[in-house]
This record gives sequence, structure tokens and C-alpha cells, in this order.
Amino acid sequence: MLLCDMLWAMSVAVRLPRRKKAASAPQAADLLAWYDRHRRVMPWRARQGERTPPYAVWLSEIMLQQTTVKTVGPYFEKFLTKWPTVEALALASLDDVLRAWAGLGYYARARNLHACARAVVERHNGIFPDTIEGLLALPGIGDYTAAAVGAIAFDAPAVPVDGNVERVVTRLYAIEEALPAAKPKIKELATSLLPSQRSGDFAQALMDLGATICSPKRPACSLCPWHEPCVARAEGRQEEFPHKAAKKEGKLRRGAAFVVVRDDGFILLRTRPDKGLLAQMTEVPGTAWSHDFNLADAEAGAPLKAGWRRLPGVVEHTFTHFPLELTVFAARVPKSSKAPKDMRWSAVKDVHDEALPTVMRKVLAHAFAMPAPARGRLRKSAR
DNA sequence: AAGACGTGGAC
DNA sequence: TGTCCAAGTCT
Repeated sequence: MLLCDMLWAMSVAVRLPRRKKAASAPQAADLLAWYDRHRRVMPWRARQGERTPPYAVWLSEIMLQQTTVKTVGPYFEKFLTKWPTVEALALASLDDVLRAWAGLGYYARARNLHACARAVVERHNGIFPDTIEGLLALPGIGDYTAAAVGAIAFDAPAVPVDGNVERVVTRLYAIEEALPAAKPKIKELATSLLPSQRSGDFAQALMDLGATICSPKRPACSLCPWHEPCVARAEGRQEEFPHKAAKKEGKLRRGAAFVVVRDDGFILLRTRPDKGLLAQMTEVPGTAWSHDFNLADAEAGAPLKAGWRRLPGVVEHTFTHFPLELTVFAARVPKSSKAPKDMRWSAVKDVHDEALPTVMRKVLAHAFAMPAPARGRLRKSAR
């Protein structure tokens, strides 16, 4: 009797503070336990308890910027095979790196990747710096990547805040402020959850959680290790977060592209300017891409005199900030034809080795009536 | 500090 | 089909 009273009193004393159902603080341990059971397997991710070398962590993180895990996979393998060390990559030519990167997008990453490899070799004796500040000073490494490489490669106490982490944290705390203004607050809250050990696992766990459970649509809250402390979930508003500032859409631009084939099977190519869109990538000659492009004037922009014929349809491509429609002209010229200034002939059979961005691969596919790199982007008939 | 900077996949 | 978005950085 007395014992029962005591136990009852104790349980009340213990439970009362939680009675409010106020969300308890999220525990890193719960996330890490979930991660230990559900961590995804990826080419750059070491087995449990092991650590990926800094070079591989860095390479994967650069490739993963705004790019899906699935897309990155083959590129990561290719780069690691071709250039197994940062020294090897530093020794490569920029053109070789751009050609290997072609198709991945955001080509400034490839130029910075190359510059960063050289900086690590020249300024750090080939050893990646193990501090956030040291990493931040390298080209192509910003807030996110410095924290990611620091945490994953060196277990530095940092939390990388990417789209996944933004989603997880804004839901966890029901942050009403919109992105990107809420970024500092998110970073602060995420850091407050960081455990004293296993920074790298914590970072990857956060991202895995965002990628698999705490997804943009239909998050699987019932499977979430942070189900209980999640404020958005408690309010049934998990899909509302994160709030984002509205983005405006770009205006359509049009232009013409010229595919000229020499009788012996070479096509005319050139290299784009050092700066700006698709900088230093390869393209077929073409007009400027403008809002007021006039098809009637297109042939005036042709690289050389030839019997141009306009191909039916257009090539459609959408960049991050504007959609593009390219009308393609084709011609055949004799073997004796000279390449105009700043242009060169390239064998059709080797053209896939060129640093051709996807939009240019679409143009060539259109001209040669071959399958386009991306399905469903070609309009066959247009008139 | 807002805009430039690619691409492919999911729904 | 169109829209969103994916491990962002640089200027």
C-alpha cells in the first residue's frame, strides 16, 4: 500500500512535466540510431564505421550540388577511375575535365573543381585542409560543401545545410520564415542538434532523412525517428514547409544553330566564351539567343556560305533561368572547305568525346535524326 | 543580394 | 504537361 502510493507519486512527479505534450527536443541519438539501420549505400559512402578519403568526399560533394544521387553515380566512378588522386586531377587539362563533365550541368563546377585540385596541390601539398575556414578558401567550396567535407571527411563539428536539411529543420520547428531568408536560423537550429561525436554520420543522416523520409511531398512521418518532436507534424502541416520565396520565370529566347557536315564526315564546332552560360564548352555555330530573334534573318548568322536548309521543328531546352528554342539549319560542304576563324572541324564519329553540353547534343541529335539525350524534348513536327 | 548558372527525373 | 526540385556557388 505504502509502496504503491510511493510509486504512483513518483510516476506523477516524473510525468507531469511532459503532460503538456509539448514537443520534446529532437535527439541526435534517435537520428543516428535510425541512420545505422537505414543508411543508403552510395559509391562515395564508406561502410559503417569507415571513412571516405577527403578527395572522394570532396569530388562527390561538388558533383552532388543541385544534382541527384542517381545522376552523379556514373560521373563519380568515371572521374575516380580517370583521376584517382587530387594530384592526378590537378595534372589534367581543363579541357579534359570539361569533356568528362559534359552533361552534368553547372559547368562552373568543373572549372572550379580543376582550380581547386590545383590549389590543394600547390597551396596544401596535396592534402585537403581539415578546417572549415581552410576548405571555404578553396574555389567552388561554399558554406554547404565546406561543412559537408569537414564533417564527413574529418568529423569536424559542422552541419551542412542543403535542401534536405532545410526541409527537415523547417518542419521540425515549423519555421514560418521563407527561404532563403531563413537560412541562418536553420543553420543555427541544425547546429544546436549536433552531437559531440559522429559529425559526419549526423550530416549524412540528416540528408538521408530528408531524401527518404522527410520528402518534399507525402513525407513518411510514421517512419521518422523525429516524429514526436516535429512541430509541423504535430500540427499536420508537414507538407507546407519549407516556405519559399516565389521565383519568377524566365522569358523565352530563340536562336538558330548551324550544323554543317563536310563531305568526309567532319562537322564545324567552336568553343564558347570564357565567361557566362556554358562557358568554355563546345557548340555548333549559331546566332545569339534573344527574345526578339527573327527567323527570316537567321541565315545571315551562318558561319559560311552553303546551301542551308531549315530542318523542320525546333530544339527545345530549358535552362535554370530561361527556356530556349533553337531552329536548326543543316548543310553539306566539300572536303576542301576551310574552317572560319575560331572554328574547327571535328569528326562526327568522335563528337561524343567533345565538351558538348546537353543542349548541343540535342541539336546534333535533331540534325542527325537520332535519339535525343533527353526523351520527350524534341518536337518532331512544327511547321 | 538577387540573379546567373544545367540537367534529368518524379508526379 | 507543366512544375518542382536535387548534397549550391559566385558575383
